[in-house]
Amino acid sequence: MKPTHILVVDDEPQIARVLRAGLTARGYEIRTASDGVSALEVMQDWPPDLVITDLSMPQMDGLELTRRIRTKSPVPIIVLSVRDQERVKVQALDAGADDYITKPFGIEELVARIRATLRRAPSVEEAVTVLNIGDFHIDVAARRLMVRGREVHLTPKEFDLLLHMARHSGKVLQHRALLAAIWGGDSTEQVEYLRVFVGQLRKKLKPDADTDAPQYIVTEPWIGYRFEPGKSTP
Amino acid sequence: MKPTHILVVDDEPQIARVLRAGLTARGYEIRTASDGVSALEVMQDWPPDLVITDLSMPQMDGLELTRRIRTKSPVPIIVLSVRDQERVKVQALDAGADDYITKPFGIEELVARIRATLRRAPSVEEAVTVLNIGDFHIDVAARRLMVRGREVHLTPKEFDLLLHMARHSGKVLQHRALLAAIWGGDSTEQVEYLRVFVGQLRKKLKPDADTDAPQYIVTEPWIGYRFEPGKSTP
DNA sequence: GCGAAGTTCGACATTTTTGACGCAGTCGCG
DNA sequence: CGCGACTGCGTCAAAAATGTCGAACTTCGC
Repeated sequence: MKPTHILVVDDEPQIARVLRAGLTARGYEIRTASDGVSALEVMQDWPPDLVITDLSMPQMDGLELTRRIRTKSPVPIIVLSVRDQERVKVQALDAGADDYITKPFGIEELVARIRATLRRAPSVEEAVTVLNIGDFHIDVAARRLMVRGREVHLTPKEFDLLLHMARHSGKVLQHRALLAAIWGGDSTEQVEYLRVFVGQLRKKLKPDADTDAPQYIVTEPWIGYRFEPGKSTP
Repeated sequence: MKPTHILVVDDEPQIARVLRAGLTARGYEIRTASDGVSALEVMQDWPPDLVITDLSMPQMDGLELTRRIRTKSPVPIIVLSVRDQERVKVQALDAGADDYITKPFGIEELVARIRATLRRAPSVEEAVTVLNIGDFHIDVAARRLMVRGREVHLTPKEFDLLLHMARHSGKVLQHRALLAAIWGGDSTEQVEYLRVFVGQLRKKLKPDADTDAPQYIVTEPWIGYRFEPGKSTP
């Protein structure tokens, strides 16, 4: 079984060394980066299963790094920091981090939290680059969409929304869940955003002849929306 | 929009009260239990989307509770404790907990961690996806119902009611219990709601030819209702 | 200035709640 | 024994509450 790949991002070489030693000893494969910018570069060639990042760094700090990663990948992120203020923790977690650990910490605790986090993670399923369901052909990497052989241009938010729904097609996705997934941790109350974007998607996805063809996006009043991609997976 | 259900398990009434207040104010629906044993009981009738438990409790402590829950459900668990020893944290996380927070903590941090945890969780809804009993085929995730091969559209409340009855089929469900489960803790007196919704369900579930076929939903006068899904589970 | 994201608004639909009514069974009383 | 009052149940329909749609308007970043 391929070892779990962990990217450690920290500007203090000593910490990085300690982590590398402790984690390598436990069977993980480690790479390190000393700031956010180089971390993103490393991720290009070496997509990790988990990212551990310090909060304060030159170039691009952990918070910004977390946000950047989240725009394109659901890889689990654990944030380390000496700062113990609640505000900072909330910021990091809402930016998309999965856990926040205050220094100093024991390596055993870190490893236990790594295990707990990976247990939840969808693991390598993110490697899926193209989704083919029903009338839809979604190229995740290129962020392009073809419906019934025709290319449809979507704005970023529209694409995220459609992708998320496609990944859970058939299921009813509750308002809160969708909002949390696309717009992030807080703002789970703006159901209006959903209405607007669902409306725009419907308009863009609809066949040219707008007969009373069934919608791809079905609304479940009071609950949320359900995505039905058409023929092949009813 | 159905709120997220959180079960708080703590033997100190004061903590439980504070959590209930803080979380309710943020739109979560809360139930509390004072020890592991009663927590498991509550989960029977009211499956939560997240469990928050204290570590030290009479009857069954948080560690044991975590293990028991994990034997039958993937629901996210957050452990609270005054104990800050690494060994304890590792134990709890490895028992299946998703996060471990040391008291004292700020409510904002707790809420941020709740959000982060829920973001990862597959949500209880999706866990048990299809229920197949008698003439009924209930897709919980998609919130769709087929009776004798025919799709029947139900409104949210109707669906919740039917689902709850189906999950306890055969048993007599008391008025209060049903009302509490579908309409929430208070309003356990509006037996009229039940009459109306049971009536609507009966109408929608009835075979086209309304012969004197036996009802799926049987009235137990003075007590409540009983669900009999048909052939396979008499 | 432009395009996209975020926000607001009014018309419209559906669901939920509430109230009224009839039916059937039970009980007490003449 | 028969009859009316009472109670719980089922049905119906109007009222109230809430959600949805679609479009237009504002804000933001480049």
